[in-house]
Amino acid sequence: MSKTDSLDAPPPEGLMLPVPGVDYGLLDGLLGYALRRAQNALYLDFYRTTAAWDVSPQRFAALVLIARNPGLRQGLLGQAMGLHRSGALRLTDWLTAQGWAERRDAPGDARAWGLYLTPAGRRRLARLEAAVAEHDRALVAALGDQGAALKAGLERLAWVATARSTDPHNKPRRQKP
Amino acid sequence: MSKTDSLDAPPPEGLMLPVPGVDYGLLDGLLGYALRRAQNALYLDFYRTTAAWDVSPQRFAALVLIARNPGLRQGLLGQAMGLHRSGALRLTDWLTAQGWAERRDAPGDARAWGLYLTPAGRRRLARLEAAVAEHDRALVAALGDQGAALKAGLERLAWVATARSTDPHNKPRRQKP
DNA sequence: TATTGTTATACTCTATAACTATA
DNA sequence: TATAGTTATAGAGTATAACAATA
Repeated sequence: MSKTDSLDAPPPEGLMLPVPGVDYGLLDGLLGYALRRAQNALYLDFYRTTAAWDVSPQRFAALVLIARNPGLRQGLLGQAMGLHRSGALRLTDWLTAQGWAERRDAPGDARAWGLYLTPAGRRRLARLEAAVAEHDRALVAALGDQGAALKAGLERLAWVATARSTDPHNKPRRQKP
Repeated sequence: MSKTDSLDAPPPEGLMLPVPGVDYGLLDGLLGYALRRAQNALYLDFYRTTAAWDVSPQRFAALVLIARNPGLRQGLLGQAMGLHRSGALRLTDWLTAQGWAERRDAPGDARAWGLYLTPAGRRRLARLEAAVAEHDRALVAALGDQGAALKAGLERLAWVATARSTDPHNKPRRQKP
C-alpha cells in the first residue's frame, strides 16, 4: 500500500502513548485530552481493521449515509458531516473516482445531484460494514459494563458541547492573552 | 482574527449536527461515531473558549508538556504527542516563532535541544490553562454523574484500542474487499 | 551504526472566494 | 436574489526521504 498510488486515506498518526518520565500536568485531568487519546487509539484500530478497503472513517461514514439515503444531495451529505460544500465535492469526487458511488441528476432540481452507490459499491460496503460492526462490537465487549455507559456519555457530551457552542450567550471570551 | 495573518490554529470544522430526514444507519450505533461527534463538538467549544490565544488543542498540549518538563527534548515531545520528528520540529518552530517557547542547548548531548517556555509564555500559559480548566470543569459539571464515568470509560477505551492495535496477533485483516 | 534534529517535498483535509447554472 | 455545485487557491497538519552533526 504505497503512499503515491492508492493510499487515499490519511496516514495514521502515531500512537499517543504516555511517555514514562514525562509529566502531563493538567492534561491528565482533562476530559478533552482523554477524548483525544481515545480517538487517536480508535482511529489507528479502525485503520488497521479496514486496511483492505483503504477507506478512512470519514469516507466510511459518507458511504453509509449514501447507502441509507439513495439520491442524497451532495450538499446535504456535507451538512451531515460538518463539511463545507467544497469539501463535500472533494469527498464525492473521490467516492465516484474509486467506483463506490455515482452522481445522477436529481429529480426536480437541475442544479443538484443525487448520490447513489454503484452495484459494486453496495457489495463492497456490505462486507465493510460487517467488518466495522464487528470491530465495534469487539471494542464494546472489551469494555464490558462500561461500554453502554460510555456511548451514552459521549452522546450527552456532544449535545452539551454543541449547546455551549451554539448558545448565543456564550460568545467567544475575549480575555486578554 | 483573519485567516491570512495570525490564524495558525486550524480552522474549526463545522458542527456535525444530525440532519433531520437523514438516516444514519449503522453510524448511530457505533461507539466510534459517537466518539467522533463528541470530539467534533468539543473541538469547536475549545476553539471558542480559547479564541483569544489562537492556540489549537495540540499546541496547548505541547505548551503544558514543556511547562511541566523544562528542558524536554524535541523528539520526546513528538513521541508524547504521537508525532513524527519532522512534525515536532514544525510544532516547535511555531511555538518559538510566537514567543511561547525557546530552544536551548541540552546539557550532555550536543545534538539535542532542551525546550523551555519563555517568561512571557509562562505568564500567558497560566491564564490559558485557567481558562481551559474552567471550560473542562463546566463540561464535566453539565454532565453531572456521568462526567467521571465518561472520563474513566475514555481512558479504558484508549487502553483497549491501543492493545488491539499493538497486539501482534491482531494483524491487519486482509479480507477481500 | 544509531540517534537528534533539519531541510525539502508531497499529500490530505479543509477553508475562502469567485464563478456558472438554475430556482 | 438565493441556492447547488464547481473551480482555483491557500493554509494547517502530517508524512517520507536524504542529510549533517553527534553519540
